[in-house]
Amino acid sequence: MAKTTRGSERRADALTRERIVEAAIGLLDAQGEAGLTFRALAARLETGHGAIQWHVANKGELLKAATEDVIARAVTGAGVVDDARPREAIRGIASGMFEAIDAHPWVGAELSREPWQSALLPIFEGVGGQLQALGVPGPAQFDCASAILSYLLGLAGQYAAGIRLLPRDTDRSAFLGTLAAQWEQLDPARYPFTRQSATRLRDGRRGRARGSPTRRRRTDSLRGNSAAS
Amino acid sequence: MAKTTRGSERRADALTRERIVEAAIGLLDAQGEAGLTFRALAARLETGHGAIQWHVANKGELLKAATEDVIARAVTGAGVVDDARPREAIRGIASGMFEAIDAHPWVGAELSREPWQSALLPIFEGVGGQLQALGVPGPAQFDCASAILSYLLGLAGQYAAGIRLLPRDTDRSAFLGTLAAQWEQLDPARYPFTRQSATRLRDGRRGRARGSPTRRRRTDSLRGNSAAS
DNA sequence: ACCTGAACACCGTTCAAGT
DNA sequence: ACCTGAACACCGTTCAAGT
Repeated sequence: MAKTTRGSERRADALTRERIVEAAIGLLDAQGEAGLTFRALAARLETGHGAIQWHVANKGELLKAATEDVIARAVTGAGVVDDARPREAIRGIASGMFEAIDAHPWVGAELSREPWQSALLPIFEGVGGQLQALGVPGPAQFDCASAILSYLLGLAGQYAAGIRLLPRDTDRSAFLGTLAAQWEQLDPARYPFTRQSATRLRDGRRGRARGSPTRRRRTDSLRGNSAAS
Repeated sequence: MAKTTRGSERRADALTRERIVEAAIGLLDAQGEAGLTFRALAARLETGHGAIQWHVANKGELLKAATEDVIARAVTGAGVVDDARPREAIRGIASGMFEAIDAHPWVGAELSREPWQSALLPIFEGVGGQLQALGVPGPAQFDCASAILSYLLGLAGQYAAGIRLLPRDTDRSAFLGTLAAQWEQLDPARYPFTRQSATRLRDGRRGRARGSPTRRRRTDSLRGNSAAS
């Protein structure tokens, strides 16, 4: 009753772009990328599937909008919190990204699909701003922010793939163990370094490497853990 | 006549997994990821589309095999060339990757789809081996190689997206110019750093940043160039 | 063992038609 | 301006049937 709708007032809850994106996120979370379908979306929103396309046009546009939405929520706030401790702030941005990917594994892949997608802007901005605070000289800030962004995107892709591929309750060390076993069976002539790394993969007992931004979580990255000692 | 085929000898050129993968690469190069279809593949190989699936099973498996093929060819050799100059060797591996992506833009995205995919092994191995030659202490080698791999994957994804998205003959500086113009119109309150970076994006006149592995090419990365001065 | 092609259960997108 | 649903031209995958 608050909102004075003028004109037709076809239905109580009008079909807006936001509602569509919201529903799309829900679908993606529940069923993965394959689950996002105009028809499924239409069923969920109780409309015809053509109606949705009036608001969104493409499936690509839908995916893009959903990604922007998730990333914006995850990163905003995280980067601004603390002016005095830029290192921690950058780490916070990264943590925000990885937590978002944990909750929405499909974003990890989507982030790398379009170059300089709007979804990347909040991350780039957040990192860059902290680099200024950190005292990185002007001309280097851009290159530096780009490099960090690339690194994060690469890590995000691998991380997301891991979550998406493994059953939800996979035991982390068991998985690493089987992977290590595979590495140990590689041809010693062609893959000496990788074979050698297998041991470290299985029971890397040092703490997380400095650069790794993930918090301890379900499957966090594929390396580094803090179990044992 | 050389090869003594025993048994049926159904056709002169038997349908092998290799021939299928080869044709798939051709299709992907010509038409992009959307162009890879079992039916199109069958037409190209002059078979029924069911026959192909006897050899390959999944579309995912096909994509994976094609990626492995391209990366193996691109990286092998590049990493081994030069024992005395590990830095250059690592750069060579990266160059190999980016040249491969230039020729086959779809691999950029595919690399990030599956974690620790076999396609990544040659890269990981090549980088790791050079880190040893570089004198990086044992325990740090693994973390170091992982970090470099992540960075390369992130960069590769962005790079590939750029190539895939832009028309083949896009003028690089024109593109950067329009992107810079977009950045300049961002909300100053929310995106101060990005707005500020727009200038640098437009006419970054310094040489390529140290970490950037791309050679000078058509569209190479989205940043850094060596034009002017 | 390898290949064929029909059949199935979907897709995204378009579009004339309604309100 | 917004919504509907039929129609179109595809997909990947399965599978009984052939050689």
